Amino acid sequence: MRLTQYFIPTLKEIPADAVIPSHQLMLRAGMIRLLGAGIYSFLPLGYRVLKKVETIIREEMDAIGGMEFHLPALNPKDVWEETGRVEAFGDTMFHLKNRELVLAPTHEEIITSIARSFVRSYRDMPQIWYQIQTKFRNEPRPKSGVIRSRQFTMKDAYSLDNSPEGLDASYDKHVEAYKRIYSRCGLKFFIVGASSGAMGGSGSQEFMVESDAGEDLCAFNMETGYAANIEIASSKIEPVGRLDENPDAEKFATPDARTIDDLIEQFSIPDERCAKSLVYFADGEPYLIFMAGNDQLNEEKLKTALGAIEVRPAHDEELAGITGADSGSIGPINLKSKIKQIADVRIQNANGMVSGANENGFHYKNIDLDRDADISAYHDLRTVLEGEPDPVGGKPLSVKKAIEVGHVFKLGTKYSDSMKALFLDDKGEEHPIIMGSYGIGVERIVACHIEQRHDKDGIMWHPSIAPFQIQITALKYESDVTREHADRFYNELTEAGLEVLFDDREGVSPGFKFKDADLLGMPVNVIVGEKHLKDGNVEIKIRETGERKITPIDDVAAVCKQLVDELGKVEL
RNA sequence: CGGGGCGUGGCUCAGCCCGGUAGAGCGCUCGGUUCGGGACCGAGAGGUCGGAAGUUCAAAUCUUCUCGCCCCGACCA
Repeated sequence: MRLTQYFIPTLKEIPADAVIPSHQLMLRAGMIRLLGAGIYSFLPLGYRVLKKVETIIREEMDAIGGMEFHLPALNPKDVWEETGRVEAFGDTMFHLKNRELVLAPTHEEIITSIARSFVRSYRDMPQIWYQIQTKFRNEPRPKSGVIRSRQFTMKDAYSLDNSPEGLDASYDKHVEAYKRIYSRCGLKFFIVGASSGAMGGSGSQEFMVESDAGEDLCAFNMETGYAANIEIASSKIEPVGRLDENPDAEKFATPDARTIDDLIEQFSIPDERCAKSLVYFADGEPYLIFMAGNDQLNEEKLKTALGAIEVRPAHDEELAGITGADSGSIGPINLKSKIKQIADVRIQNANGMVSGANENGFHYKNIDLDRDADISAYHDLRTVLEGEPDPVGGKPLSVKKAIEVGHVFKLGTKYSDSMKALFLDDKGEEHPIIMGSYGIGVERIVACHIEQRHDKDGIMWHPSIAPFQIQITALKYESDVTREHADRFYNELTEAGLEVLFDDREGVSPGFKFKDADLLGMPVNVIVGEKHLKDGNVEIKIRETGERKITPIDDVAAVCKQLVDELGKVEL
């Protein structure tokens, strides 16, 4: 492709609205343009990359027996009512104003509606159905360029099985396919156990790319292999346990203690002997929750523990009404109204605890949670911290930020139950289809690739998804000798099956062309200039390493092909 | 949704506090020189200062409302 005939609006300066490297570089390299908050146009160069990622995904999905569909993005609302997900998605789902239609944020319902019409027998399964499609989510705050946007491309796959073992097999196939997909896209990634959230189901894992731009935290230990999203990560932290002495609970004045830290400081109480009390509403119902000391409540775990769709902390006015005190003086004893109580397992059956007296400025000490509180259940509710022993091998956990590039779920029968997608087994008995759901964020792969592969000058594409594998930079294209050779290389390389971006601009200074080439980041740059041509050579530069190979004119095609092959090798 | 910031030519920004002829650099067009790391000289084109209302003799500048974008938080398969 000749640059003079192609549309690549590069930017010399960093756009003010872009913060993270991938966003800045995608704008500067002329890959994308913003249309509205979280809405991006893909320009030719960016779309080439997107299509290459999609091709890799297709190849790997087809390789595990997947069949590609193309489902509508515009969906009748009542299909979504069947599973209760209009409510579950809430404001995240776009609703049309002039029809009872929604824009699909994912496609479980549509797949299930097809399955219930046509999949009747256990003999019809397994099936793997997938599509690569535009999804719409009304993100409250789009950010980081294409990493969190309101319209994006997702590869979503669904497995249909007639047994739990079948689901396991389908799930494992997807995990293997996903590993190949990310590896082939030149990404370094890791897999963590994850919460299944609003998707429902029994198990899920996320494919993560470590990045400061990430919105998820993951806890892991390389040695033991434990890895989990912080939303579900647990640790082998010591339980608080019971003290031998167990005197009656006793009220004492704490006029200046509003926080756990105040209590620790002013009354020399060990932090784990403080029972922090929180009031949360889960789907509208209030709960009093006890945590040890300064342990952080994990809202995702709370949702799972209570089976709730939505949880939120109580407001100050609500606190006073329920407990009789403001936050900071809340506890299990002397509550103003009856409220369900739950606690973190770390303080299960603990005594000798200090907690609020439900009267501003007072706390109780010597609280025995068994004796003095009315706790209906203990759950793992705390957020793990870096350095705590991991639950597998007891080795210290690391906590890192990461971007989610894929998510696989064992859905089970959540959707087939509610939508009555049933099949007959070999005994003639009716069962709901056992489903799995598997997503990949296509734009996120591109953004993460750039996050991982860039330097101060620009992008460093892996050949597998580079928009072009080769760039030819013709310095002073207007000179006859340069033009003659550059044209020749362009033809030779193209005929050799390589994708070539040919900078054939005239009257553009060498420095300008070099800077553009580094920004665009094709893996191999063939620099055609009189300096080396007069000796019968050209310079071939490898973008990633900066290595320059002075190459005889006649060897250019062969050397380029070899370099692209070498640079494109991946471990599978 | 809460907090903060920003909207001035295609891009990056100055001007606003203290009202009085709309600016710079880059980019773009034309002519010439230059040509291996974002060249130089000369001549040009290009802006309802996000929008609306108000105050004023006079508004980019002050007031109110509104729209948009970004950041932090809340939220997020």
